[in-house]
Amino acid sequence: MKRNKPKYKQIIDAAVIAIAENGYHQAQVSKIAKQAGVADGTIYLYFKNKEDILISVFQEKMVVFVENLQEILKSGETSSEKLCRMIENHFAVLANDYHLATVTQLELRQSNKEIRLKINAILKEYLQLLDEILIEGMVSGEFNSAMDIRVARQMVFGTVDEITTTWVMNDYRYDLLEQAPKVQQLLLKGLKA
Amino acid sequence: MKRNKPKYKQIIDAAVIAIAENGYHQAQVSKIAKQAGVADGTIYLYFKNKEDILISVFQEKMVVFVENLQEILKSGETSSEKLCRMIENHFAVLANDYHLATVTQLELRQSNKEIRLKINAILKEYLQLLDEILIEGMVSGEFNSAMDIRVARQMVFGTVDEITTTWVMNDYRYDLLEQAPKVQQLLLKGLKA
Amino acid sequence: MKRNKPKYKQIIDAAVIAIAENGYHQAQVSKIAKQAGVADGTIYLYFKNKEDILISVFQEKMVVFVENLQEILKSGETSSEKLCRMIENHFAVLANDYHLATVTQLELRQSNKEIRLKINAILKEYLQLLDEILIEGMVSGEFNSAMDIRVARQMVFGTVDEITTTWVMNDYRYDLLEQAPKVQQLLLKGLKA
Amino acid sequence: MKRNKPKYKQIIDAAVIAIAENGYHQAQVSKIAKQAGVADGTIYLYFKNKEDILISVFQEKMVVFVENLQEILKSGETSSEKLCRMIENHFAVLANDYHLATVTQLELRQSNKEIRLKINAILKEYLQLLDEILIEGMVSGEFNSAMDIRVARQMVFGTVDEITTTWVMNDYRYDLLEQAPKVQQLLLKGLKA
DNA sequence: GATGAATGAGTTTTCATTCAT
DNA sequence: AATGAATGAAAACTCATTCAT
Repeated sequence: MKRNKPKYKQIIDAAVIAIAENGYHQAQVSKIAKQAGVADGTIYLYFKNKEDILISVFQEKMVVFVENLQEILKSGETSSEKLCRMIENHFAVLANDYHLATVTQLELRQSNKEIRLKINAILKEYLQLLDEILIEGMVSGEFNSAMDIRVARQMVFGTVDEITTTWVMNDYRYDLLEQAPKVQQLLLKGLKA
Repeated sequence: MKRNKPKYKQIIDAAVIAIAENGYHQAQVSKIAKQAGVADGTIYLYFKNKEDILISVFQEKMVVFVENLQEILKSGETSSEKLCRMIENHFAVLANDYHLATVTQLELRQSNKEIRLKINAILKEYLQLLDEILIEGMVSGEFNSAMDIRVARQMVFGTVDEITTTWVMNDYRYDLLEQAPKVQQLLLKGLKA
Repeated sequence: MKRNKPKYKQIIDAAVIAIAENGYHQAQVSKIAKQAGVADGTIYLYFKNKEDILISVFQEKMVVFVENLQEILKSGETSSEKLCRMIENHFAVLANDYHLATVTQLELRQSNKEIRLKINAILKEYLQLLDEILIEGMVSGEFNSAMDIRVARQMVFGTVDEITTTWVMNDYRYDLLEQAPKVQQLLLKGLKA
Repeated sequence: MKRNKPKYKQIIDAAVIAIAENGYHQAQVSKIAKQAGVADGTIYLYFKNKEDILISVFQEKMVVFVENLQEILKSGETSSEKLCRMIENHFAVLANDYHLATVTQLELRQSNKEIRLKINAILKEYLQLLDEILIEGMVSGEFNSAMDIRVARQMVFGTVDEITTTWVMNDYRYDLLEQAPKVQQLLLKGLKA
């Protein structure tokens, strides 16, 4: 499996840095190769094409989000607490890696519709875990059981995403994690029974 | 003023169609010109460069949103009603013009950071009107006066935007306007005092 | 005759200024028209095309050189004196009009072979008058009667032209007319019997 | 070093031919590439841009002139003999390569001021060697020690250049090298003590 | 005569991908 | 497995010229 060879991760990480530092359209394959310390041609031993690199970047980085969220789901906390921890986790992971934040919030969105659809498919797993929290809360009576799950999920994700994007657009000038309590409060109020 | 000449609007509208039908990167100036029924060079009598077309598209179309919102603000309704009508208006304008919806939610976001910053500057006017509704509601006691205005605004806009984007990504398969009541309910609950 | 209408000369002079200030390739017809205070289309009422403007510029300005030289030829001076006065005149006319000097020595030479051939044809009249001085001097015994007329003419013109071009290239930093005595001395020594 | 790779010289030579045959402005990069038998993109592995090709052409070809002149300077001949051999060499090199003669005398002069200044900088080395001959002759008493070095150099170069350009303009109809004795005689008479 | 809006042909350069070594 | 030289398609923009008013 190519995914486990050292050069695979080496190229993925190089891509994040190259894209964050040069922007999506200025992150040529040759730049990524240089950043990774391999020849241009080597890239094509591990990835089908440039698009494949980008999707793989998102996929690999998404794993962290999903794994953390799965951990949160397994905890014995209330649904509200889980949602709070999910928001904190989302902010924390991105606040901890400016390059990654720039890539996911700004640069990767410059890709074409085809890539965006693939990215959305990867995102789905994360959103399904979010759905689990919401459903659990509705069942337990913590959240409003009459609400539309999809709209609720879009509110939570849309809010968290918008806040993160604005933070990146403002050049990380303030502390993203500090926003968490205010966001949690507002969203929980909207969701609660 | 070029802005009032017929060919100006003609090119703007052609650009929306060309971008919606071909995608951002495949909407060459020559395609826009052909769609507008003018020569390639004519484009440059009305716009400085391709970037200028794109920004102008957003600017011109944004006017509708802003004007409608200003109308809503002037009405004697409660802040909650105003917010509801803002959401309806947002959905209605985009549901009414698939081309425009595709362009604003998907295609224009593929532009580079420079253009995105200019687009954000234009968006600011709209967001400031949203702020006005929120502040008014906080003053009148309708909305929670302790909440963070910025976070509240990002929740409202992020939610509305996410819902619209998902609707476009799903090829307008369902009725966007029908989502409005659920969204209004959820958001208002989060905002109310 | 268009040549005598005020706008004809107006455009010629505008062209010299536009070319001198913007360079040959940056002196678009619209810039020349603006400088002349006429509409772009008006240019084409007086000149067949852009090339025609350039050739006309050279032709009109050459008239001064030729008329002065004809005056010199008519004087009762020795051939050596005439040659000296020709050199002085050449330097004086160009030193007196920096714009014209830039245009004839640098910018007009950037035109293509076709235009350069037409310019050379215009130059011929001037070179024939130079030939007259040389022949007269050879007949009178002042100049070496065994020398090749064409080579002699090319030496005189080549030297004067090279010195003028270098002066323009050096941004007119020194006095061109001051070079005359040295040039006259050197050339006359080479030519004399 | 790219300069020593076979394709570098291949492209330089192709550029000379393409420019000579099509004219400066009609020698598109694609034509040069085709003439060189490489892909358009390959040009850019060896040259920064089109301007870089043109300057490199002049630079590479100038080397021959300079090397020959350095050889002449090292010979034990008199300064007069050296000057004669310099003139012969100048004519010989260009008479031997019609393409090169067309390019240096006509086509390359159509470039813009920026390129022309760079070309002049390259030419400087050649002119400095000419100065060496002149100074040597003045010191040895062969040449007039009172003459202005710069004017003398401009006379020699201006004459040689004018004669070569006229020859090219006349489509190489006569033998350039045959002009040498007449030119040498005339110039030496002007320079001698 | 004068205008100036409209035309549309034409070229440099970039960069993802290949493949011989 | 790894390399990196070579490929060649693709697009924004300029500007001389026209012609309806």
